Amino acid sequence: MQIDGVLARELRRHYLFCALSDEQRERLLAASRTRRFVAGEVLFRRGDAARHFFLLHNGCVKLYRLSPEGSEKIMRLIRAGQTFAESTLFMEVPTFPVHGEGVEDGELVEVDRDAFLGLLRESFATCQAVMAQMTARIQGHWDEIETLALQNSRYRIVHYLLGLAPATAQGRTAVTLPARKMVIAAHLAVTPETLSRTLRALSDEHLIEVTGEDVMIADVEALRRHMH
Amino acid sequence: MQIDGVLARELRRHYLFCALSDEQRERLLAASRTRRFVAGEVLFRRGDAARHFFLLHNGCVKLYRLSPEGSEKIMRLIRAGQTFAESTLFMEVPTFPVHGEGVEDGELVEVDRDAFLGLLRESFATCQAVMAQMTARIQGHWDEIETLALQNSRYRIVHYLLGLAPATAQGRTAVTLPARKMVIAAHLAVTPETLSRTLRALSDEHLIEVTGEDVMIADVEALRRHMH
DNA sequence: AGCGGGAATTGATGGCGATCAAGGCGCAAT
DNA sequence: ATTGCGCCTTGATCGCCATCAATTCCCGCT
Repeated sequence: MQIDGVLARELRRHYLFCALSDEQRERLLAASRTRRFVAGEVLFRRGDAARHFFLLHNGCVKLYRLSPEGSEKIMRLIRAGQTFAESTLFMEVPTFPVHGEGVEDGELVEVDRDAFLGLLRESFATCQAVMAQMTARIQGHWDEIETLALQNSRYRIVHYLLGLAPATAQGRTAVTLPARKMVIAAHLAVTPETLSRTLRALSDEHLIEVTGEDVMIADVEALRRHMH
Repeated sequence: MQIDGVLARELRRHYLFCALSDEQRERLLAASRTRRFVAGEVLFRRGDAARHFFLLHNGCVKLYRLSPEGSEKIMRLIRAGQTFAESTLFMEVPTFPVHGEGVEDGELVEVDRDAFLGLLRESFATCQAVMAQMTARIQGHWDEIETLALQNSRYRIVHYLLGLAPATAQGRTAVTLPARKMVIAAHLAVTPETLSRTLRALSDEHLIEVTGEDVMIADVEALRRHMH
């Protein structure tokens, strides 16, 4: 399989694994396996025992929770090159804290939990990488909690659009929604209707132009100012 | 100062430090110092450079963010024995991601960041403790994001009351609000008015009885069922 | 080209919780 | 005891956003 070579290269580039020696990476690969999935396929359910964490090779995955009434809040949208479910590594009883499901067909690597934990013991640099990763995740959570608690839906949507643009972007900038609008809405904790209406309102104010899944931000700075 | 002996004992008991040797703990104490604060005192501002993280010895501290309009969302209420701001440990440019302010007079330990990072290198067990701690924090964030996104204010308040009771509690159970109602409200992302009204509604339904800061839960199971 | 079905849009309505405002209560200081 | 000052409570109103409902759009399929 060609994929092994690709994988080895991908691992070497990835944050969490780049501090490992080639020998260590090979050991890890030996204890891992790749898996294909299709859109809509359930990868794991909240509460399932976790013996792996994951590296998404390509495609798109959503991590989400459901309310008792059935509405869905997407906690994270995973894109190629990202790892997820690492937080199960250090649980006493490792179980997935969210549901995981394919959004677009793809392939992922199931990284064996115990094998990785063993490597951590040998590589302080990798420990640091894991902790830095978790720190970044925690930062993101603070931000999300803040916007959910303090800001209205319009702010969240504008904030999200701006987040899609490169940090250095200025002036007229094109961004592409990374998934269907329903999915984005579930991510932003609004209904599809509200997302649609807000995008229309922003269009009417000539702040953006929406064409399918492509959004042209007329002026990044103007939009940033507009939030406050 | 008597406090040093107390501190040494407290460190030994604490999660993050218990895996250290006595010699390591002493080194850490040497690089740390205790500090008193009063209610309302600003401990640090969001964006300040972080050279320490903290262990609260006694008193109460709030970590919070402010919206542009000035409303406050309390991200965490810290109680005696808890550490906070550890997430600055692994930032490239360590800055506090939230404001920190005393809610009740107290004392805290400022643990030197570099000293602790040095110890981590020597103690894999302590690395594990840090990672487990962060994992628990992440879990809590998922839960908070979920309740903010999917649940109404009544649910959040009931959930919070139940969280104050011991996990094993059954039947009639007394709990005490850990701070003034304004503070609780800012923690739950509701206004004081809404908190007050909701507590009254729950009282009218004979689910709880409120006396000042003491809340008697008439029947824990009934209240749990009531949420769904 | 025509069909079918899910996604997206648009409109009408209602409810939850914020806001504004006023009054009551507890408590410390004089 | 009385004053003053926050905190908490209660009431009235308003606005945002969810909900329900009806098209329309988009795209794959035959």
